Amino acid sequence: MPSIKDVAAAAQVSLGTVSKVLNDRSDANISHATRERIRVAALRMGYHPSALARGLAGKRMNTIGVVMAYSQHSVTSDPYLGPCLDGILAQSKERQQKVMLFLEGDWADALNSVPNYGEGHCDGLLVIIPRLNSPFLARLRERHPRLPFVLVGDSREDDPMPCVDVNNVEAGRIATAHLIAKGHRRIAAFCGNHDFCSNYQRLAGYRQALLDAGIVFDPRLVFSGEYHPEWGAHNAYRVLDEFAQADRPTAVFGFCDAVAVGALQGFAARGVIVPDEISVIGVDNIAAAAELGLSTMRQSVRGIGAQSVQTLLSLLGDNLDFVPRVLLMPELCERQTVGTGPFFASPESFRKDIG
Amino acid sequence: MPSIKDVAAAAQVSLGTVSKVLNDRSDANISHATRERIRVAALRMGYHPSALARGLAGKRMNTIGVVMAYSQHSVTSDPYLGPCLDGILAQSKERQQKVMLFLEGDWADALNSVPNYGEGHCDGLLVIIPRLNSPFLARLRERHPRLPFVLVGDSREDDPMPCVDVNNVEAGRIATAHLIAKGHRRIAAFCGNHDFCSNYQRLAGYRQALLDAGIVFDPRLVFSGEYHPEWGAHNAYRVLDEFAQADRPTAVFGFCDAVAVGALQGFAARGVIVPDEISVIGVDNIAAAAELGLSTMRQSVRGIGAQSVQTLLSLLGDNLDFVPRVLLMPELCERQTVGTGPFFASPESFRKDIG
DNA sequence: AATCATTAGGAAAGCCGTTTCCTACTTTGG
DNA sequence: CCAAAGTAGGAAACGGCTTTCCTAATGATT
Repeated sequence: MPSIKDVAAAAQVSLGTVSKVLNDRSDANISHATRERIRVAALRMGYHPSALARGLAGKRMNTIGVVMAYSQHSVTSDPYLGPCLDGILAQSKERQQKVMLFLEGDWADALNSVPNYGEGHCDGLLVIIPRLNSPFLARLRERHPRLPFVLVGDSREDDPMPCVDVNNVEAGRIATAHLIAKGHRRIAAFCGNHDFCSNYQRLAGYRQALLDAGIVFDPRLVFSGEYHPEWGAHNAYRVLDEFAQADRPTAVFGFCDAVAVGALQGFAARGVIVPDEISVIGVDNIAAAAELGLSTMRQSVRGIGAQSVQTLLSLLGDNLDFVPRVLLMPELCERQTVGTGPFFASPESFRKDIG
Repeated sequence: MPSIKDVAAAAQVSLGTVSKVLNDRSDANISHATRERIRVAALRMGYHPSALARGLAGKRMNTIGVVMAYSQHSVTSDPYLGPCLDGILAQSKERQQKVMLFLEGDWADALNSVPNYGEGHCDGLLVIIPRLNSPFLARLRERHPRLPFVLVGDSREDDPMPCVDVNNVEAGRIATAHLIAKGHRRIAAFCGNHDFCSNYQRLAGYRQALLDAGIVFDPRLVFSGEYHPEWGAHNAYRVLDEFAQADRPTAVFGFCDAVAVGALQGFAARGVIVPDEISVIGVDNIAAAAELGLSTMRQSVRGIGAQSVQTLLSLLGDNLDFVPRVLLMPELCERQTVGTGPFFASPESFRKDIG
């Protein structure tokens, strides 16, 4: 492996001069002839600078770290982590950044790994959906105050930090507004995990849509749970069991597709026809949604991953004096699980309400 | 960020001493009291050594690089790359190795990136299924003769280098022997890409099985193609069109499941019933195989990924004086696409023939 | 008491770049 | 013709850690 010293010797200049030339430093006065001599020597020897030495001297490593917690023992088949990683990898390649993967068992595990993140490999970090209740981010900032990071798939509002996420409030609002426009008034909300901010934001969107339509919010229609099909089925049974026929919700808003799919299964198990007897909408547009014809909110997780690289790089490049928060807009994806409700008026009013 | 110098100052020793203590060097004579003093100081300051500086000083980075070429714009959903990466990540985590991902557009692209691999980040490389016809490996060895690497999912024999792969010869032999044992004698081989060694090895296994059974190899039964469903369908049509009924193969060995699935589709399109009129077997056991009931050879790609990490680490640790070649054994996975052929004798002979 | 072996730890070189500060030498202007 | 300014490049410090080679001081040996 030739070092800069070898190049300097070959070109008969000092090694500092080589550095200046190869880094195209315009403030250095080096004659054209010398520049060429150095370039030729470097090329001939196949010289490539050591990232380690550069990094040690305070330059960028052109490496971004990706922190994620294991999901059911496969990262690549996870409906979020997989596409997100794809987007990150593609965009990193584009921007000539190397990618270092920090795969943690869970966020408690990640907490112990925090010291590793500061070893110097990475210029910045992409943190994929950390749990709200984990002290991970606090620890990260405490131990590595100089290490920039971007939250991916998490746009918590209590404590503003750089993040890239889908606009979950809008996702909740649009999904709910869609159900309302279709003539539904009693709409159940099947919530997800408490330690993801998306859950609160989708709920806020749900309430906003009700407010916009002048529908009084009924806490009885909000069901707690987790982002898991079983909770969808469980809550579907509750909807059927706990309400009188007249009082029963005519639509369900599942806070994620997994929950919505679970709800679909729950209703099917009880012989309740979707969308004739009850409508269901989800969020995420996972593969299963397309297969089952589930109406949902489409979001490009791959796009979020790609965007997060951009955001991190801008954070590293310019010393931004603001905290970038990028919220991508989700799109309504109509399929076959939303039917008209008892208050459905006309196709015209329908469009108007979504606004 | 506290450096080793800060720890030395706090513990009132020289920085060399700190290094010796924190690295548990037994050859250094440091009193127990001093050792403790240094450890406490380091712990209290939250000291964590810079990997950059360590690496520059010639120590291991505890980082392994993974080189792979993009597949149809998604790594994580690729049936090989995804599980393989999963295995690599899990095992790396286990062995406390960081992972650096080098995602290349294709192998020509990878060729240009070769200089980057020697920047010092990685102690060694995992190269995932490089193309046989790419000069990538030659270039890699030429530019970085000191950088160890393990071939993953490729066990070329012309030029022995460390590799981890499934035993493709056995995969081909067992699949073919299974068809023979089921009473087939005329077995078509639907080959895959010429630039993967697995293709030649599976063919060798196919021929070995024929030889073992005393069946004369008929070159007309070998169909060229690529690892792609379209070639499976294409060759299925050829089988139906180019052979007289009496002469027609009664079974097809698809060199990968994609091809076998294509063959299934081709036969279905012509109204030929599988397995009644013709049998089909594949290799890989992809998800679609299970869905379609395709008999195939099961291989754990995840296991290959995990094993490759082990192999690389042993390569790094001990200075092995041999070239490790790990070939994992595939397993026959019987489903519904293989029926009995015209020469099927009895269940007893059946077991015997597989050997 | 003089010599030798241990023990405990320090000093400094080395890894490979970057960057700042200097020193000559060449122009240019007055 | 001399001073000021510009040009070309070198010297050396620095970043953080490892490692080899030394130097004292202590303890054991004859």
